[in-house]
Amino acid sequence: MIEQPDLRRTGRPTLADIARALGVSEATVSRALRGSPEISEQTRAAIRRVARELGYVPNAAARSLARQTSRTLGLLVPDVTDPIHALIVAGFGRAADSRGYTVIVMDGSRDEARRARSLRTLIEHQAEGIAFCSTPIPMREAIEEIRPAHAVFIMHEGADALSPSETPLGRMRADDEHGIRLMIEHLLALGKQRFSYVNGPDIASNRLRRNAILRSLEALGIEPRIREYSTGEEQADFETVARLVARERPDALLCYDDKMALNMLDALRREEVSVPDDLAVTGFDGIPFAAISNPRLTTVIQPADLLGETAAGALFDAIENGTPPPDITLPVTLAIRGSSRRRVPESGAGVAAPQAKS
Amino acid sequence: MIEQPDLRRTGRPTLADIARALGVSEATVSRALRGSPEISEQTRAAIRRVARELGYVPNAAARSLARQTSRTLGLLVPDVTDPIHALIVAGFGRAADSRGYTVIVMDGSRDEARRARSLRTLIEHQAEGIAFCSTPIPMREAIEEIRPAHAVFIMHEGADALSPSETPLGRMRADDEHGIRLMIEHLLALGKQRFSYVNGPDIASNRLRRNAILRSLEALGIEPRIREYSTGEEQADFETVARLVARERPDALLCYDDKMALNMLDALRREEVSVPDDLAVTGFDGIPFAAISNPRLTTVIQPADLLGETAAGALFDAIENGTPPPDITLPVTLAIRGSSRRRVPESGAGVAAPQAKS
DNA sequence: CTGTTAGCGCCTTCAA
DNA sequence: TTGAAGGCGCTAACAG
Repeated sequence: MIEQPDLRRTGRPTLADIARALGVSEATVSRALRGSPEISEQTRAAIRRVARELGYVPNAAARSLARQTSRTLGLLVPDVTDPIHALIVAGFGRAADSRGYTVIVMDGSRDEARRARSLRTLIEHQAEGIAFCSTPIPMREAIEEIRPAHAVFIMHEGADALSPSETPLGRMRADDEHGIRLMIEHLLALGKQRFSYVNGPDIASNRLRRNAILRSLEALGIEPRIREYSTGEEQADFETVARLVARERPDALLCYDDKMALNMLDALRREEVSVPDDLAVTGFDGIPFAAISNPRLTTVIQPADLLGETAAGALFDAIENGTPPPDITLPVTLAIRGSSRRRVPESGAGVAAPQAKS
Repeated sequence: MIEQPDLRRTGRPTLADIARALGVSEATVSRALRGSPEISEQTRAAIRRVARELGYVPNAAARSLARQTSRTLGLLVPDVTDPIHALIVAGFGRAADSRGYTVIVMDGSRDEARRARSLRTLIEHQAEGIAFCSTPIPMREAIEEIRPAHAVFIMHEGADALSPSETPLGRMRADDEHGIRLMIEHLLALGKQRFSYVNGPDIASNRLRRNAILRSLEALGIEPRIREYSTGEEQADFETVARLVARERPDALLCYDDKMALNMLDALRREEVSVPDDLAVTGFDGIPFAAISNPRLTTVIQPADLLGETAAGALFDAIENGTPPPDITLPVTLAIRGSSRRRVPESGAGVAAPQAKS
């Protein structure tokens, strides 16, 4: 009768079941299963065997309670559906996995209410570290609330709202400024003169990139004048901008990110603005699809998965060694591709399919 | 001295802190905070106030232990970086959020070892429901192991390995067969005759789609003969296939999914195979980028986010009402776009709107 | 090397 | 309406 675990409510065997089956104490089982050195090989083996037979799996909640530590990380992302965020999630997850941490990914953090709920959930789950990926800065109070969990920001959102001194919150970001500068230089080398920018959502990254364009032009002695366009995520918006572009004829169109640039490429096709002949179009991010579009998209590649990994790493350091999460800026790469080349040899006859080589 | 919570190790106030501050019992606080009706308005208000002041947040681990229920769902995906999986994650997460469940997303389930670890993690966290998204079937034993958690499969992987009778595991999938059939009919209407298929990874979805092509041809009285190509995720592979295609000249190239199709489009460009004039290329999935490629990609749109939502819904039902997760097949839509048109200039096509132009 | 004893924070009878 | 007591599954001293 005392042989088989009684499978209470959850139906899962516990330490007590194993202990009972072997006539040892729970503590011994606990130690053996965790590989504590102070257990004889014999008992350890026996315990392991029974544990396997019973299909024992430790209960994370109980462990977390007893150990006062959850080995859990939280990650807030505005939208997993965005390739750049997905890459960050992947990198973050890989790093966490390799260190034995569980990560709870909370999507939809762009929405105020949902973000607040997400944050609370993470706190309830005793997340030891939280990464805010391109998420609008939680008000100062929120930052207080998450203590003693450690926090880092991935990408630029939130970076401008806190003076670095007061709260040592890490920031992992790509060197957007430098990327933009490389881009501008490239476009100038191509002889471009009339720059325009398609704004993304009104968040820090967008402001940063936009301002970087102005500053780069200025630094290079060009009068920093750019035409700006705005757009939401609607297809109609891209069409509107495309029409404006067709009329105003800038010769370089920098877009907030690759997704927008790809959409613009599509919209411009219908306005019969030929890229790159009439107009150079560039993106930002380096998402995989940008490398196979037609024409392929010139862009600034940010090491998104590395950002994720780095953020997780910074959190580990903070959790395990008390090292305050640092500010880290990762390098970017300019990928020059078909969308910003000088006129490229055409091979198709009249059909609307610009051929991009390489 | 007994006024402020003593902030033990975790630094978070507990029920006991609130109770002490007010001179009531923990039980009362617990009830009040959970809105139990048997608490006077006065005490409830006082308790709520103090809780807020102290920044109290319930401890999920403790609650889960005491309540013997975690309100947690697990989701395994092979690769969040794949747009179709990201959509599923998003839909699943949204549904869970709206019902107050926390979801733990485990990425990288294509990797055997990582998948095993992920599954274990989910069990440790007492996930009450687990969704396997396009994840190679965990051996029968694994299925036993996850009990009493409920499980569903999203997409086709795993669907063929279990006889429906023995384990009532739900399956949420799109009607791939019908999608393929619509696609074949479309291509035949275009006068295509030499069909070819680019295989995806060796998983159920791929086999299913491939076989569906054969069956559709057969059903339509065509000799079910297709040329098959294989490819990994490497760019070199796409180039190889493109070269073969350029030599063998099929007139319709169906690809396992949109990602592959988009890559093929890119590779074919360099082989100077003109799409759709020389060759129709089609995808499967209906990822957003397929709608803005050049040419735009004809594809079968599956309701990915809905699949995610539905899977979550089925799990709720199983958890809360004991309803065994059903098998659900969601309808798909054929989106006819530029990559499979007869030579026609690109017209303004809506994103997901199947064009009925002849 | 192994057992005993206390909790971790919350919930849930059962009394009062 | 509120309190007291015990327990969820595991870990962490402290004994032996």
